[in-house]
This record gives sequence, C-alpha cells and structure tokens, in this order.
Amino acid sequence: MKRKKTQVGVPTIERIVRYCRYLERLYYVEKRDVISSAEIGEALGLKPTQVRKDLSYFGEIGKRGVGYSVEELYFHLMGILPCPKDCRLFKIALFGVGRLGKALLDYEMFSKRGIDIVAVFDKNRQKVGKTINGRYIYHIDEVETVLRAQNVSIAIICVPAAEAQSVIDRIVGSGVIKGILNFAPVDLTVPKDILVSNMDISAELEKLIYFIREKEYGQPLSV
Amino acid sequence: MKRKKTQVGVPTIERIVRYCRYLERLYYVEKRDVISSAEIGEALGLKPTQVRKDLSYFGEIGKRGVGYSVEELYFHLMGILPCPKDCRLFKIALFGVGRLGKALLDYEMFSKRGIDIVAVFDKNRQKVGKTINGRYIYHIDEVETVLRAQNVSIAIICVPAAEAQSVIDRIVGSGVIKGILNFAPVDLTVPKDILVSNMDISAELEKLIYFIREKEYGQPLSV
DNA sequence: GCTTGTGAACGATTTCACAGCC
DNA sequence: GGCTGTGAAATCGTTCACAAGC
Repeated sequence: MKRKKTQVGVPTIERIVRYCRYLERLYYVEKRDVISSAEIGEALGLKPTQVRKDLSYFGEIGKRGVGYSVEELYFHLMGILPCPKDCRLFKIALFGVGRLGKALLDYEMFSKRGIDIVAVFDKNRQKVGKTINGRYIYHIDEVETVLRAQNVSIAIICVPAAEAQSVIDRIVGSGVIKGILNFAPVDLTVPKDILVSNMDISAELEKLIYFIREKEYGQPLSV
Repeated sequence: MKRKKTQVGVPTIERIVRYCRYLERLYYVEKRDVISSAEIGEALGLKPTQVRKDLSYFGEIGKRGVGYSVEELYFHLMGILPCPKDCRLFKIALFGVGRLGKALLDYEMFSKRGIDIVAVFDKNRQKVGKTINGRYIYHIDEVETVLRAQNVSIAIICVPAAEAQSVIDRIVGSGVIKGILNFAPVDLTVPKDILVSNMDISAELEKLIYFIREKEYGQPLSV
C-alpha cells in the first residue's frame, strides 16, 4: 500500500467538522436540496474557494454550474469523519469527576454524536464506587486493569492541573491509550506516538483578550 | 502613529500563553534562575528556534551564551498577555447556567488568573434571581441593561446549540461586546468586528479520532 | 566554550485565476 | 450565465544557518 505524501492538513479537518454540522442542520431542519460553496462560506465565515478546496480533497462531489447536493455532501463528509460509527471502536475514559467532568458526562453533543464515555475515574474515595449518569466510578489505582479490559483508547483529562501529569503517566503506562483530550491547563509530557489535544479554557480567554486589545488599541502593548 | 505591517500571528500568541504558564511554575515553584530556549522547548514540545523566534518578537530578553532570566522573562510575558491586570478592563458575562456554565463559574484557573465573571444570565425563570457562587442570575431579557451598566465586553456562551444564535443576536445588539467565547457546537454569525473563539469539545474529539485513525491505518478512509 | 537573535530558506495553507461543465 | 475543481501564486508559519555576544 502506497503512503500518500500529501495528507490532508489539520485546518482542513477542523473545517470539515464544521461543514458537517452546518449540513446536518441544512439537511434535517431546513431541508435544503442544493447549496453552493459561496453560501457555505457565508455561513461559516470562509471564502468560497477555501470551501471548494477543502471539499475537493475528498473527491468531486459538486456539480459545476449547480452546487452541492446537501444530502450527498452531508453523508459524504459523515463518511470521512469518524463519528458516530467509529466511536465504538475508539472507547473513551474520563478522569476526574469534578464539576467539569460531570458536565462532560452528560454533554448533549456527545450522546448526539454517538460519543460514549465507557469508564470514569477519580482519586477521591468518597466518589469511587458510586455511579454517575449510569457510569461506575473507578479509583485511579484500577486504571491499568480497567483500560485494558475495556480496550479504551482515548482519555479525557479533567483533573486539577497539579495532578494531570501523574495521571497521564499512569494512563500512558497502561499501553492502550492512543489519544488524550486534555482540559487541565498544563502542557503534558507524553510519548510522541500519543496524540494530545488541549482544550485550555483560560488560555483561550487570554488569547481572545489579547487580540481584542490589539484591535482596539492598534498595538498590544509597547512592542 | 505608524501601523506595523507584521502583526504577531495567532500561533505565536498561543505559545506565549504556554510559555507564561511554564515560567510561572519555574519561578514560583521550582525557583529557577535562568532557562534556555532548549529547555523550554523540551518541556513544551517545541524546537528551540521556535521558542527564540517567538520571544524575539517582543524584544531582546535573553542573554547570549547564558539564557533567559526566569524572573525577567516571566514578568515580561505577563506584560504582553492581558491577564490578570486587564481582565478588569475586559469584563466578562456568562450565558447559560447549565452544568458547563456552573463548572466555569468556579473554574480554579479563572480565579487564579484574575479572570472574573461579573454577570450571569439564564432564560430559566426558576434560576433567575438566585445566586450562584456569589453571582446573581439575571434573566436573558435584562441583557441590554446589565451589559451596558456593567460595561461587559466579553461573553461566554454555554447555552444549548439551538439557542446560541438567538442569544448572540441579543448580546450583539447591546453594542458593548467585543469578543465571544463560544462553547455551543455551532458556527455563530456575528458582525465581523466582534472576535469569536470557539471551544467545540465534540469537534475536538472528532478531530482527535480522525488523526488517530489516520495514524493507525495509514489512511483515514477511502480517499 | 555556550546560547541568543534573525535574515533566508523551506514548508504549509490560503487565495487567485481560469478551465471545465451544467 | 452560473458554479465547481485545480494548478499556480501569494501569504503565513516554521526551521535552518550563522553572526553576535556572554
């Protein structure tokens, strides 16, 4: 099997996810038949050429002079993205049942997309053994056993920043985890064959404020 | 005043936030005196040249042959980033007191960074009038009055996807909001002078799974 | 010796320009 | 006329190579 040199880049995949969401609404709610790259671009704040380039990576889906069939395009993109079909293949565990962890456990969008969290861990013995949203809470000491038994491949980290790295080390030690979604505001050190996606809320806010200030005052500060 | 052509890019600012966090620990916890770009890069998974290039945008802070003074660099970067000094300038309101909204209201990292949410809104009359973590919950109908009175400039959106756009329209109507941090999994339509930062949790997970699959199986799907 | 700062080279991503098709 | 698909050009971001300074 020949390895293609030109893989599709990260920004494109991020936009594919957004196209997919937009088309979902167009298909189920607005019941549109066809859509143009110009209109998609308008809705998502992108240039039409950007939209067409992205879509062209996955084949010729549109009709020239007409546009894209909403149904065809939607199911085509759904086939490219992993969910919900493959989410059962990639089982997910959540670490840290604080407020954020609890919020994620019944996050509407997860269940809607077929994303299911199969195991939950905490280090607090008071929480261990209870169930939350139908999931049994394991103690962090059981991590190796449970992750292997359930064949979990993705970990969501919602523990405090100070504990994140030690939790990660134990998770990585289990040898089954392939990807980590990290909500703790620290940079984790992991073996480089494991993918990490950081969702750093306060970092995002700081970034936002930086650019607001830059826009307001022309210059961020004395540069 | 001359407008510089080369503004610092988004990826650089994202890394500056990370340097800042790392240096904070180095300064207060590990009490290091100097640090090299190589070591910073090691800790954050970046090449030393990347670190130096980023830092050089904001002046010559290091000493050749020696490295960077942790103290000097830390406070220098703190000066570039908006928090916590400017967070009072940029007041924040939160919309939607569901599980996620509640989680954010006492997110440790916010208070630690001086980020303070000054007003909270919900459309549920049962919640309105109560206080949560010391913040009075306003009804969404009061949005114009409260935002103007408090001079709020940033909105955090934690309402369900279906309601996000209508909430946004009202917020934008108030005329004081300059930036939005959006947790609802939809693409919002806003006037282009307003900055939007999306934190789409399920999109991030889908992206992660896509790239895990690509890595595992060489190709994401039949492309 | 060692480490920073930076123009130049390289690589990735976006945008343009236009051919191809309905 | 309209809209897509795509190579080429432009832009943006990262990495290299090396000069400058401790």
